Amino acid sequence: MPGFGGKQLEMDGSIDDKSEDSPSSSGSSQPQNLSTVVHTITAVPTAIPNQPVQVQSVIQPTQQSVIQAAGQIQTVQVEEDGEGHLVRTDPDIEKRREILSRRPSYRKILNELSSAEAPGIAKIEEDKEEEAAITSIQTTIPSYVQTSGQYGGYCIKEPTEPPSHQLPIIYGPPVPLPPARMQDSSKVRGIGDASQDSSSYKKVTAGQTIQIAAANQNELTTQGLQTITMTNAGQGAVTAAAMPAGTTIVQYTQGDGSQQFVTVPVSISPAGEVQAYQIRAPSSLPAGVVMATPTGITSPQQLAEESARKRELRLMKNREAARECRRRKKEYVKCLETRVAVLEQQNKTLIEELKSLKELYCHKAETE
DNA sequence: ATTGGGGCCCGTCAATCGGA
DNA sequence: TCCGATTGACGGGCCCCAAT
Repeated sequence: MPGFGGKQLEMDGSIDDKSEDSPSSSGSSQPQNLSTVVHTITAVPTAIPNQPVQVQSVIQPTQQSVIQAAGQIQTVQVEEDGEGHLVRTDPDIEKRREILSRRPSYRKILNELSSAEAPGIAKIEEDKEEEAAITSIQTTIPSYVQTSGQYGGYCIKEPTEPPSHQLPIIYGPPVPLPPARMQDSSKVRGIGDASQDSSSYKKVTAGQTIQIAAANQNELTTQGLQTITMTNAGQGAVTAAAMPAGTTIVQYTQGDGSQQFVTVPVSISPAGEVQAYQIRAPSSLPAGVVMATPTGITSPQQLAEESARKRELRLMKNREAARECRRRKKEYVKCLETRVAVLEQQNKTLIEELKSLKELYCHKAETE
């Protein structure tokens, strides 16, 4: 894959850029032209006060070695290639190179870095939203289906506790929100009653996020519902062709992590209000709520609807994936910036140490 | 007040890779 | 081989700011 394939190798405090920037040249994680000379570099904490790091080595230590050197002796094994370059051959580095040469991923890169090298750097949280959703369910109606162009919200929490066996639905009256950027789908919350009566419809406004909270965690796990993402393409001008009018896809994550999709009949008023929708546990899907993979499709119209539905699902998932990817990329860049700052500070420290050692040496030579 | 540029974010497409 | 995940590239919209 183009892009970050070779870049992340620079993050381990490279010893020999040549060997790391061109992993393909050697064809393996180990340089081919290494001599048999093996150096052992020992990082020794010195007694100089107010020096955060003192590393007695010709090799620029990695961030991990810095941290370890502050408290203990660290041994780093290096080898010398044919041109006099020192090449570190830690098993960890070998492993990392192998991993990174297989597939670059911001998540993998950062997690590798944060676990192995920089305990201070936060890991990319995997599926944070999913974990956070254990006690809540969010449904999102994309803002592009809004026809009024206004931002609204649902911020009123109803104090009534839903019956434990029912899936609560949260709702409330729209409230004005500050102007948001174009893509922001004003996420709001509310709470309400969850009725299994199919005649009981809740009114929400398209372009909003409504959160469905469980009375307790067990309720959700027993029902197998953790997250719900609601995408409406019914009457949105952008995606009117993508799905038949009045259909909304509801994505939810089950307790075992698998994702399921259902379609829910929805109608949207010209003002952008969802006139009716139902959300139920998958085990009790009523008439009118159809699983996303229907069987027995015969007519061309059904085929078109099915393909449109699949396309909508694909786009929705890719939208989420792109969002996550950008988030990881930002974390990655932040990590790089942190690394740069650390290395700059380290470089400064080493320069200072070199200067003081030179002065000490000159002074000693003069006195002799 | 208008305008143009830069930055940021998003959605979408396409390519690639790894696992089943 | 197929499918899902990942990510670069592209285009578009919005916001901010400086210049006019």
